Order: sequence, then C-alpha cells, then structure tokens
Amino acid sequence: MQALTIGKVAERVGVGVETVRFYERKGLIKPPRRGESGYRQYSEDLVARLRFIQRAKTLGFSLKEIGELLDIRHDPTTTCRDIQRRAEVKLSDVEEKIKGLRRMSKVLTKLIAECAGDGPTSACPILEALDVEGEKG
Amino acid sequence: MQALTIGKVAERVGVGVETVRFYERKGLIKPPRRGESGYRQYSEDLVARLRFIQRAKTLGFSLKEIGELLDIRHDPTTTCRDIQRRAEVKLSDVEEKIKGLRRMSKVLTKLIAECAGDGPTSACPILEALDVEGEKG
DNA sequence: CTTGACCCTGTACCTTGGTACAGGGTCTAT
DNA sequence: ATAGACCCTGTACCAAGGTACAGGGTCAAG
Repeated sequence: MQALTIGKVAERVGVGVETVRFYERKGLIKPPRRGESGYRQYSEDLVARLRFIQRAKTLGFSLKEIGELLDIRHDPTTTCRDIQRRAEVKLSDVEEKIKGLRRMSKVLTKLIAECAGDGPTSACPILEALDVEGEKG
Repeated sequence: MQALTIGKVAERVGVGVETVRFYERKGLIKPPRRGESGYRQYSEDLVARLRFIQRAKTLGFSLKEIGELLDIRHDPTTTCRDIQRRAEVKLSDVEEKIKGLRRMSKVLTKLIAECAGDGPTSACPILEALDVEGEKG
C-alpha cells in the first residue's frame, strides 16, 4: 500500500492540510513516520480516524471528547460500557437541548399569533420562554 | 426597591461581574444608571434578563442570537409586524436547531442500543459505526 | 480613620477549532 | 533544469465568549 501525503489524506477526508496538522498537534492523531524529505507518510487507517473525528463532531462531541473516545478505544482495560456511557451522557445533553428549544418554539409561535391578533404583549415576552426550570412545560 | 450592585446581580445569576460588564459591552444588556460614585445600579429585571441569557446559551444560541431574541418585543420604535417578522425568523432558526439535534439523538440512541456494553472496546459497535462514513443513513 | 471588600476603566490573556501566512525545501512533469 | 504544485516549521491571526490583571476610586465595619 502506497503511503499517502498529507494533501491526499486531507482531500480524501474533505478537510484542509492545516486541519490534519492541527489534529496532530492536539494529539488526536499520532505523528506519522516521515520520508527522506521529511514529508508525513500516512496509511489508510488515518483516513478512517479522521472520518471518525468528523463524524463524532457532527454528533456534538468536542475535540477533547473525541480524543478521549479514541484513547479509550486503544486502552485494553476499558470496555464497551465506557463508550456507551459517554454516548448516553451526550444523548441526555441533546435531549435537554431539544426540550428547551421546544419551549422557545412555543413562545415564539405564541408571540407571532398574539401579534397578529393585536393581543396584549408584556414588556419582554420572550423572557418567559426560558423561565425557571420546571415552572411550566 | 433597592438598586443592586453589579456584584449582587452577578452572584444571583451565578456569573462573574466581568461577565455582566462583558454583556453590557456586547449590547445584550443596556448600560444601567450610575450612582454618585459611578457604580452601576441594577433592578431585578436585569437578573431575569441575565438568567434568560444563561439558559439560551445552554440551548446553543450565540450571544448575537440571544440579543436578537431579546429584541423581539414592543417598544416605541417597533411595530407589530416587525416583531412578527423577527419572531418568524427566529422560529425557523429554532426549528432548524431542533432538527439537527433530533438527528444526533437518533444516531446516538441507535448506537447505544446496539452496544451491549459488555464487549471490549475493540469490538464496540459505537466506535465501529463512527468509523464508517454515513453507513447509508 | 483605617482596612478590606467592593467598584471603576482599560487592556491583556485564555480556550476552541481552526485558517493564513512567511520563508523555506521537495517533487514532478515538461 | 526549471516552473508549479506540493510539503515543512513556525508564528500570527480569526471569532466567540469570556477571565484576569493593573491601577485606580468607594463604601461600610470596627
């Protein structure tokens, strides 16, 4: 298998070469071996790893969290359960956000309707949207 | 009602005084009146506004977006139609955010279900799923 | 009336997740 | 052998959203 240059890797994954080097600096990918010229030589594995990073990002994981996922994976003392728990934490974050946004959506919808109907408007009705937790769905 | 100092306000909301001043600079809260000494004098209203800002942040709104949300209200210079239009813009933002989060939720839920939790990380379906791109989804 | 906690302005710095040079060296096609 | 595309390191920069001084003034308790 041919070694890939950083440009090829970046192109395949759809990121800039700077981003690949940035991930290396951040420890998300390990420094690859170098050719005579000092050029980085990557294998296909790295492409997979980079895709993993991109995909995890879209699920709301920060680079730090992604780094942890990748570390866990290569740590023989951890189990699948560790990964699962992290996914669960992330899921509950996401569910919380959805709830809050639904409240916001309701208030905005109401605002639009009231406005159309010439209804009374409080000084700053939007503030009610996120009023104290649990104090009304 | 006693005027609140910036420290009292910050304490009540659970942010630093620097943050309150930062929001003032960013236009999220308006410059309050000042006492003889030049100290800022706040009313309870400001506490509510700051709490809104904090909650909206956890929902993924940027400070800029939060400023726009807070602007959706009646004042002498805005018409009902104005409010309606701005509320509609924000409503569609909110719906978009919900959609994105639901996609994340779905993927995470599926991954968590597929993972029995008892295997080694080397065979974790969550990690495997993150490896492949898209997987026809 | 002093001490310490608080406030003021202004500026510098931090983190996250990159992006953009500058000033080189290398590789490849012609 | 030379142009142009690529690679290298290093540093600076960007936006967002703060956080931390420095160097002052003020307020309230003992």
